Amino acid sequence: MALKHAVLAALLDGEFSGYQLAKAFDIGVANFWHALPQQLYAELTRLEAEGLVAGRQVVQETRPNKRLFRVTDEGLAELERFAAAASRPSFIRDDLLVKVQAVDRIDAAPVIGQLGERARMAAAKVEIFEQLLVRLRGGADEAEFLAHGTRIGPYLTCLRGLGFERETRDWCERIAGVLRARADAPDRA
Amino acid sequence: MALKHAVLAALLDGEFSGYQLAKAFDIGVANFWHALPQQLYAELTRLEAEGLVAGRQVVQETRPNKRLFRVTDEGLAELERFAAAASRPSFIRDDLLVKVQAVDRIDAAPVIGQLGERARMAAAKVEIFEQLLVRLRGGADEAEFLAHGTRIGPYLTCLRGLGFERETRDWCERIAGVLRARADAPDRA
DNA sequence: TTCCCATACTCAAGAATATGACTAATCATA
DNA sequence: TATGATTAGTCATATTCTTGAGTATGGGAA
Repeated sequence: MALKHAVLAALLDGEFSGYQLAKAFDIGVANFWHALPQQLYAELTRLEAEGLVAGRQVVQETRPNKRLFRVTDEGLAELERFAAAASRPSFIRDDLLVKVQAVDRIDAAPVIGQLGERARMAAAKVEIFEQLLVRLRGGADEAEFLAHGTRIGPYLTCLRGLGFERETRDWCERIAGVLRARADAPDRA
Repeated sequence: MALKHAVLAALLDGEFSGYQLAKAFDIGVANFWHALPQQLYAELTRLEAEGLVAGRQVVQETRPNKRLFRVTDEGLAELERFAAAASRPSFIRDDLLVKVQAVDRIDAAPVIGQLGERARMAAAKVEIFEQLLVRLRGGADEAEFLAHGTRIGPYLTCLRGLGFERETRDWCERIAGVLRARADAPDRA
């Protein structure tokens, strides 16, 4: 039940509609969690029923009406409890790694292709995150911002996302290179 | 349906029982996927019914009997198909990141504690992976092994696991430091 | 002026994953 | 000589996540 808390955490920075949250959780700008729109709408409904978030209708003329949600005091208390409890460890679960694990026994060509593609996706995220970090610290020096900024949570998780994507990019490029070299100069075992 | 292929990939390196796989997938030594014992036993049963793995009973006197599984030719063909198809992108999903995201609005102390704990766990995994890499390349030079080794898949995924855990360790230590410093020298905003 | 895209959301069903409880034997430890 | 850990699994249930389809409106491009 951690999507619940991810939504609460995402709503700490203001009022958002399900649609807005959905975009953030889908693209992975909210790089601390991932979820589909359907999950988010359902979760928001549950959270509102529990009184952990409060929604208000915003009538729009040019667009469909929307509901904006904010965290209630009870919601914040629930987050507090969640943070104090033990975290379940996080695990890697990645199709591409499964393919690399098997790469000696299957055709390497499509795996090499997918490694390149993944590397490009990771590189794109690296750029996005780097720009986001600059925006979040508002031009200030990083050390200064981390020491005295008033809202550093999103910055810290973005740092994690940045490190993760850099690692992904570098690993994919390196492994693709290794596999290409083996394909070019085959087995003189 | 990727647990299926993770199991197939794990069985490429020999015959294993459900119990052995369960340990590997639980601890995360099989660092390319994670699954619980119940999932694995169920998956092995399904895979055997589909003819993708073959099991044989091994009678033991001092221990309960066990069933060892190996990948069939059809299983290998299935892996081949899987590798050629597109991978679904992998996403971060981590309780601890949710807590860090919220850290400005809740008590930071338990989060700092959990960051330290997670850093220690990651450091332990780094050591395990480093030793595993040495064992996998059998004393050979890494570049030489990657160029001419006969089974590099597990080595490559282990490299990814190592990079991931190093990143995790460093990030956790850095963030814990940042949060401790803010707790010691509080807000003169 | 038709078609696609963005906004904003809902419903249903299915697949995958997690939780908890159980059996049953041997082995080491206190 | 209890106690707990390790080996080797099974069963049932609950939660979570994914897939697919659908509703409705307005704006911009072809």
